[in-house]
Amino acid sequence: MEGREFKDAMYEGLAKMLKALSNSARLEIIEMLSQGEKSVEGIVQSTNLSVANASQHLQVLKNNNIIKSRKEKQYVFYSLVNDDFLALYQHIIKYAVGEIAELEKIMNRQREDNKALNAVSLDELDTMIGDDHVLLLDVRPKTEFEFGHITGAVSIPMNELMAHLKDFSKDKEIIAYCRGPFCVLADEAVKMLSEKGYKVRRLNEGYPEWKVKQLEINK
Amino acid sequence: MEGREFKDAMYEGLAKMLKALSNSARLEIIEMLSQGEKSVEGIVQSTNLSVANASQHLQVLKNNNIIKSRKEKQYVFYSLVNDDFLALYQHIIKYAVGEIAELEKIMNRQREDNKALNAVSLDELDTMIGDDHVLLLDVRPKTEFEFGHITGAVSIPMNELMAHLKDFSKDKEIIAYCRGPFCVLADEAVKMLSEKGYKVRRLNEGYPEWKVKQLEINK
DNA sequence: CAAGTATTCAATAAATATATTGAATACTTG
DNA sequence: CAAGTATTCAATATATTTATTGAATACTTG
Repeated sequence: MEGREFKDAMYEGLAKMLKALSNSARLEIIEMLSQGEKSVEGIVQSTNLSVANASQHLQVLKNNNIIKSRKEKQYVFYSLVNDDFLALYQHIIKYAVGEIAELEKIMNRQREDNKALNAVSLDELDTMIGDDHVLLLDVRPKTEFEFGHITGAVSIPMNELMAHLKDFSKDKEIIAYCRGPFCVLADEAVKMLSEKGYKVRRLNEGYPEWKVKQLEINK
Repeated sequence: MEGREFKDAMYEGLAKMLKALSNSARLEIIEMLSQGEKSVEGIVQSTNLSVANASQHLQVLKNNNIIKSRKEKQYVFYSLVNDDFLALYQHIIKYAVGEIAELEKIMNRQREDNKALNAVSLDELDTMIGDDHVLLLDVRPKTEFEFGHITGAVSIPMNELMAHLKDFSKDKEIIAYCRGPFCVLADEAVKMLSEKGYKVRRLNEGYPEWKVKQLEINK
């Protein structure tokens, strides 16, 4: 193989993988799958996609070694191919949110709207863990919590939150988290709880970011 | 802004940046620019692109905060926007080469063809630096060497290599490097020098990878 | 095995990305 | 300021990507 041929082949292969990532529907699917495996139906429920369209996007991701599938009964369950991809994906998001002014602006506007500007970072959270006055609240669906959660967190899915208000003490500082920086469940929880007079902030990141950080530490 | 609107805006923005990266011509431009700033003409010379086409691709990269430009006389010089992008780019390549079977195969075939399989890694290089019997050889064009190079390296651009053969001792172990894993200059140098009876291997990575590693260390 | 459900496939139209061509612009230098 | 050079712009044809639709397949369960 000549030099140019080789280069072209490598860049085309690389571009092909990046093309698979460069679509908003597929990025949302990736976020879903970083919370654990999901069936096609599961993905359709929390996106605006039709079943056929979701299936097509899943094929694209699968053909590019980003996700893998497993069949059980009638269902096909998809999941991220490995944690290395998760780390790469978070690196991309971190760069984009930090360097692309457009994205930074959208993010800040959202946070302002939700008074979520004084969010807690993962590093800050480290210093708070173990403190009796802090309650770490996971507001994702139960199945996602069961697949994995931040050590010490308590699971109260968003749709059950109202019913569990009585369980919280107004003395405690509540830190709510969900799927990641683009997930709005934690914002909703903060809004609801602060209206009721609780001390509450959101975590800037979500479960997958915490997980990748743990993997880094234990490497 | 509603939750779905926010999510869509973020994923679309992210997808837009990734679209800018998902084209082989633009990836090659990025590799060129990780060796230092280049004019449009400079880029055209080492790619298969027409001037107008290269210019268009450069606009796309610029509009997505991946590269920046500076004007001097008639020339416009482009360069990567910052080292954070360089680190992200290398992370993408590392994932792709390690996880995408197709790319791994192409890479291995190239290395076999060039008997470059026993390449030296950056980590190995660390243990060799300072050894009097090792000669670290930078075969990139002089201007790229001058912009930055691995500490202790000697610059002999590929096209001058033949004329400098007499400078090398056959007792020394020569390590040749160039722009990065997809660059074939080092492969050519290894081929040429080993045919003449020198002990020579290539560095698996190139100057930008060394640079990012240094930045990591000094962080 | 019939009925129901989950997923994929195939065909299509619309939207977007790409390379090419031939100007137009901007700048330098004699 | 005229001639030359580097870069960008605008228009176009082609290729690729995308969402939609309706059907086909695969599997489960009664």
